[in-house]
Amino acid sequence: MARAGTTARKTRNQMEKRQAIFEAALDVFSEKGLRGTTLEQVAKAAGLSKQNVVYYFNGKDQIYAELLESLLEKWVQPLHDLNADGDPMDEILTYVSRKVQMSRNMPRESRLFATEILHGAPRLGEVLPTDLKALVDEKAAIIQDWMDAGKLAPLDPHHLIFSIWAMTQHYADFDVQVRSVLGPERSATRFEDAERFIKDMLIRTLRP
Amino acid sequence: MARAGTTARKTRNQMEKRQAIFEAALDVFSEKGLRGTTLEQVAKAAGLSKQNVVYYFNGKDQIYAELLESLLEKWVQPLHDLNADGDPMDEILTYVSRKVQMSRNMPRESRLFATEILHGAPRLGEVLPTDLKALVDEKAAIIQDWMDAGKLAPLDPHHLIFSIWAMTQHYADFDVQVRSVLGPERSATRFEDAERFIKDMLIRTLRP
DNA sequence: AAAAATGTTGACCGATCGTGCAGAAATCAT
DNA sequence: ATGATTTCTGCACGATCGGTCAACATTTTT
Repeated sequence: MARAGTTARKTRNQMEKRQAIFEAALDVFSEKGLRGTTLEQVAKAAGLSKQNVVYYFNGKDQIYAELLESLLEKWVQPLHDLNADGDPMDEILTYVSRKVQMSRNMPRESRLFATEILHGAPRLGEVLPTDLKALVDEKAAIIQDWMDAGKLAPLDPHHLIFSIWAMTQHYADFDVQVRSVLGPERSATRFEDAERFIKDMLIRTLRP
Repeated sequence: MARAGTTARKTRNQMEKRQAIFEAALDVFSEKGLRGTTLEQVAKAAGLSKQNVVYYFNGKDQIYAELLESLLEKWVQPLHDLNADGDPMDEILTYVSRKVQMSRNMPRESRLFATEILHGAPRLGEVLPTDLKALVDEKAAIIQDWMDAGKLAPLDPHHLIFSIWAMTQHYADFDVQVRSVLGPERSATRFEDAERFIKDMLIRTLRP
């Protein structure tokens, strides 16, 4: 009897299959949501049978939960890399760059988290007020220090971070709307344009 | 036999019941999403039986579709009110104010549209590239004129509008995250703080 | 008051979906 | 090769949900 459950990391085959299921699940969940997707859709996208998917995970909810957890660290990595010893404006602009890149290259992850938080984050409820809050508080303190040192214009660091999240992730989460409004031709350069715009905005705003 | 269907607007009672269902549906749909909510949840929230809800509408999808449509005009009203003859900075800051107010007072509507667009906007697919694009293009042209006249710093008007959408709606759509990160005490003033922050940012950015 | 229209409910059906389970099939260890 | 372990599938159960229909109740109209 095989238990390909939560804690057991076993053979290479298991890892590959689990990864294939993760990949398929990310595709379907980010597009249809948790309740909107069926196990068979995930299974088909992964090239497996429905029961076989259940064999590697123990159910739909577990796939979703583990998927979310496995993406969390990668998702907050850019903020984690914000370096107190770097040049303030450079650090923030680099952060914006990475966030725009993530909206461009990882829109499914962005939409997955967006949907989850939008619906009350029942599966992230513990990590938000602890881990994420701690991380944001830490980085906000760094930014506050920069402002106190006169290297940046004084603004609320928390809301600054929120605004960067909002503006950058907007281009992943609301991509349909962005493309509809911009039209086909202008949509082609939307990420470059967005990055330039957001950076311009932050430079003007944060210049002491 | 009564047909309380799409086009028929009849008695006062019908209007009231339909409105009660709309109100209940907005509650549940914005929290659980379309596929995540059952007819009985809507019915219970409206104080009616499931079959009775079907009597006034013709199904779950129709409630959702009509609800979305009925909220659309109200949702884009602030942008529609952006006045070419007003003072440029005032007009934009007023727009921000109204958008923040909507995030505070109409978070369910915000989340409803956010979820819909996030999932590809299958029920708005026609109106986005036509009506919304026309509206945004019109207002972007106005802003562009202001910039050309030297009344505002030159920036891409479309992305300026996107950034305002993103920053303001963020406080409704991701409220759970915002409150988790800010903590209980700072959460109390999150909307006032956000409005002040966004306005400061835009003043610094748009000042010629 | 009678009749007609409107409103409401109980019973139920068909479809879908998640999940469990026995056993077949394939792979691996010895 | 043979037995053990892992991988996969066929079958089917139970639950949920959207929607139907007929009957019943209420309100409105004449």
